Amino acid sequence: MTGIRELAEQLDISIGTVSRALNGKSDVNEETRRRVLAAAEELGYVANQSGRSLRQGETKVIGLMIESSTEAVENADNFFLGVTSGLQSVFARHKLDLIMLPCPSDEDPHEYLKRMVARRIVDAMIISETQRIDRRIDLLARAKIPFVALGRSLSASHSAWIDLDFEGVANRAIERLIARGHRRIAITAPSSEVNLGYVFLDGYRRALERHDIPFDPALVIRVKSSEQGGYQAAHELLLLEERPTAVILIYELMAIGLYRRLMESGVMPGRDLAVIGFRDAPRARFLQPSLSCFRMSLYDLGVELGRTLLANMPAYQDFYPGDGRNIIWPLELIVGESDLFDPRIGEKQFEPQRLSFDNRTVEF
Amino acid sequence: MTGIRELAEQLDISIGTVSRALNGKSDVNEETRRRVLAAAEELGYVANQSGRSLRQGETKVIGLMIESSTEAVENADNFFLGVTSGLQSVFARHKLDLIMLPCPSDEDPHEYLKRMVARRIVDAMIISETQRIDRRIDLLARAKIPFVALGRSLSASHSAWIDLDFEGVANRAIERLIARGHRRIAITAPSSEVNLGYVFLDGYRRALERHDIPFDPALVIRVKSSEQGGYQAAHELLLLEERPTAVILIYELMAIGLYRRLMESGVMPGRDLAVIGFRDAPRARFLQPSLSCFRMSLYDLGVELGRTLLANMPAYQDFYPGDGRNIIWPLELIVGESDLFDPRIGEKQFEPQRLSFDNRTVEF
DNA sequence: CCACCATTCGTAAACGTTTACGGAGTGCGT
DNA sequence: ACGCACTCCGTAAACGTTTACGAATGGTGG
Repeated sequence: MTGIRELAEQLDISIGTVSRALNGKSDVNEETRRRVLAAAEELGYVANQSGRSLRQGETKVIGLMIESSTEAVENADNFFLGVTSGLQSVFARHKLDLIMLPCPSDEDPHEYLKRMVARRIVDAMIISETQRIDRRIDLLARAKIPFVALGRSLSASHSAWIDLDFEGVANRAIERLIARGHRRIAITAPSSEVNLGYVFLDGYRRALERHDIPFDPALVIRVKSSEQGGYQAAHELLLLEERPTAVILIYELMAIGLYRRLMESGVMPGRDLAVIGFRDAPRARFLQPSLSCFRMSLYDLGVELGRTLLANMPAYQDFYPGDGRNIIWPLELIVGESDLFDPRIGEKQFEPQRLSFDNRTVEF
Repeated sequence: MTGIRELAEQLDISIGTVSRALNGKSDVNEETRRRVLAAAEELGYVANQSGRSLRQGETKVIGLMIESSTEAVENADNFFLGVTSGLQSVFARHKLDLIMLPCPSDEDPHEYLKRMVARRIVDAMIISETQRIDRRIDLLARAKIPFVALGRSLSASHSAWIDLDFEGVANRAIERLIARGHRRIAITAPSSEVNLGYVFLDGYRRALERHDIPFDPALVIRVKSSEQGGYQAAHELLLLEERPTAVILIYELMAIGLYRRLMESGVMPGRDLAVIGFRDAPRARFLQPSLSCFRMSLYDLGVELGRTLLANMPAYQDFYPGDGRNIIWPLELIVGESDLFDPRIGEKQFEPQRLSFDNRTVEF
C-alpha cells in the first residue's frame, strides 16, 4: 500500500532520507527522523519485504523445515511448536522472523529444500528429522546457506548440529533397569532411515555391553512411533517365547497403545512389565500407570538451536562468540510408576495413587 | 546464484526471451524454449523470489498462521501438520507454496499478522484459532488480502470460513447418551476466548433443550484442553454432589488425564461414567477403554480449506466456481468402549477386548 | 510488388528498497 | 576571506524479474 515514496512526498523530503531515517542511519537529523517515524506510524507503513530483500540480498527470515511425511506426522506432535517458541525468543532480539516450511509428503525433501533455498525466501535454515545420510546437508553447505541440523547425521561432519542425548538416555534407562534386577530389556526403534533410530540403538547396545548382557536382536521392535506402533510393539513382545521384563520406548505416546495391548492380555504395565519412555513427561505422567520418562524443555532446546544457528551466520556471530558447533542435549529422568516392577520380587500389587505435582498432592 | 542474466548470455539471447521461455509464454520459438529450459536445468537456475514478487506484486506463497500461545500448543498437536498436507495437495496444482507463520507467544496476534501482511511475503492467509471477536478478520478484509478462517467468528460476517460441526457433534453426543438413559451429562469447555468454546456450548445447550433437560452450569467444566485439563475435569466431576453419568470432552487427549483421575478414585471410565470425545479417533481408540469419538479427516479438511481460499482469490477462483464461502465440517462418530455404561442397568463388568481394525482382529 | 498478418525476439521500464556518492549549508580555526 | 570538517540530505544506480511495446523477419493473399 503505502510505500516509501508516499511517505517521502507526504513529508516533502527525498526517499533516500526516509529510508535512512527508518533504518536508524546516523546521517539524518533527529528532528526529521522523528517526523518520518511519526508519519510511518500514522500511515501504517511497513517496508515491502520483496524490495528490501532484492536490494540487500537477505530476507531477515529464518526457515524451519519440517516434514509432514506420514511417520513424521505421527510423532511430530507439539514438538515443533514447542521448539519454535524458543527459537523465536532468540530471533526476536535481531528482528528476525521464523517461518515453518512443511515439505509436502509427495515431494522429495531434498528437492523441496533446493527450491526454497534457490528462491531465496530465507537467509538460513534449520532442518530436522535428519537422515543417516542426508543430502540436504551437502546442498546447504554448497549453497553456503547457514544452517543447523536438529539431529546429527553421518553427512554432517563439518556442520552445526544439536542432537538429543540418545546415548545417555539409553544408558541411564538400562542402568536403572539393571539396578532393579532386569536382564532382558526390549527397545523400540523407528523403521525409517531417520538417524535418531541408529543413534538410539547404538546407545542401547553399548549400555548392554557395558553390563555384559548379550544383545538379542529379537528384543529390538521396529514399529511406528505412534499409539498404534505401541500397540503393535506390545503385541510382538507378548509373542516372544522368552518374554522381556522391561521395555524402553522411543516416544512417550506409544505407551498408550502398549498399555492397551498389554491389558488386553491381562499383563499389567508397571506391575508385570517395566516401561520407560522418552521425550515428553508432561503428558506421560497422566497415563495409568504414569510413565517413567526422560524429559527435556522444548523451549530451551529451541533457544540453543537459535543461538547455534546465529553463531554460524556472519552477520550475527559476534553476538554468540562462545557458542560451539555441536551439542548433545541432555534429558532429565522423571520417575513415574511404570517401572516399579522388580523381577526379583515378582508380581506386586499396583494401586493407583493420586498424582502429586511438585511433590505435593495436586491442587487446582 | 545464477540469475536470468547469466542464462541469457550463456545462450546469447535476451533476458526478456529467457523469461518468457521459462514462464511458458506463447510468443517464443519452441526450439529456443527447449534450449532455455535445458540450460536452466543444467545451471540449476531457480527464479529469485524477491525479484519476481517485486515485479508482479505477488509471491505465490500462502501463509498459515498458527498460534504458539500456551493453551494452543497444548492441543495444536499434529492438527496443523495434518491439515497442511491437504492444503498442499491443492496448492501444488497451482505452484503455490505454503508456509506456516507461528505467532510468537509474547506478541499480539493482531500485530504479528499486520507485520506479516504489510511485508507482503504472502498472497493470502489462512488463520486459525479464531476468537469470538477477532480483529485479524477486519485487518485482512481492509487490506484486501484473500483469506479463510478456520473457525467461525462473530467478526466474520462477510468472510469465508470453515468450522467444525460443533453443534452437530454436541447434538449427536447428547442424543446418543440420552438414548442410553443418561440425563445428567457434563461437558468440558476451554477457558479462553477462542470461539469454538462458545459454539460447542451453544450446541450442547440447544441439544439439552430439545430433550427438555434443564441446563446446569455446574456441569460445564472449564479446563485446558490437555491431559492435565482432563485430570482436573475428572477431579471436579468427582466433587459434584450430584455426580453426572456421562461427560463429553472437547479434545480427545483429555481422556488420558480424565481416565487417570477417575481410576485413582476407583471410578472406572466406560463402566461407571460414560465418556465421548472429539476430534481425533486414531489415537483415541488405543486408550483403555477406547474412546467413543467424533472423528474427521484432517487431510480432507485441509483440501476444503485450500479450495475455499483459492475460490476467494481472483487469480484462481475460476478453478473453483462452485465453492461456497462458509462450510460446516461434518464429523463421523466412531464407537468405542467408553460409553458402554448404561445408568438404567447399573454397573456392568468391563473386560478389555482385543482391538479390531476394519472389523477384523488386528493384524500386523 | 504491396499490404497485411503471424511469429519471434530485443529493448527498456517498472516494482520498492537501500546505499554510494556528492552537494549544500554551517561553523570554526587560521 | 579562505579552507576544512561536519551535518544533513538529494540523486541515482542497483538488486532480478516481468511485460508492454515495437522491430525484424518471413509468409501469404491480392
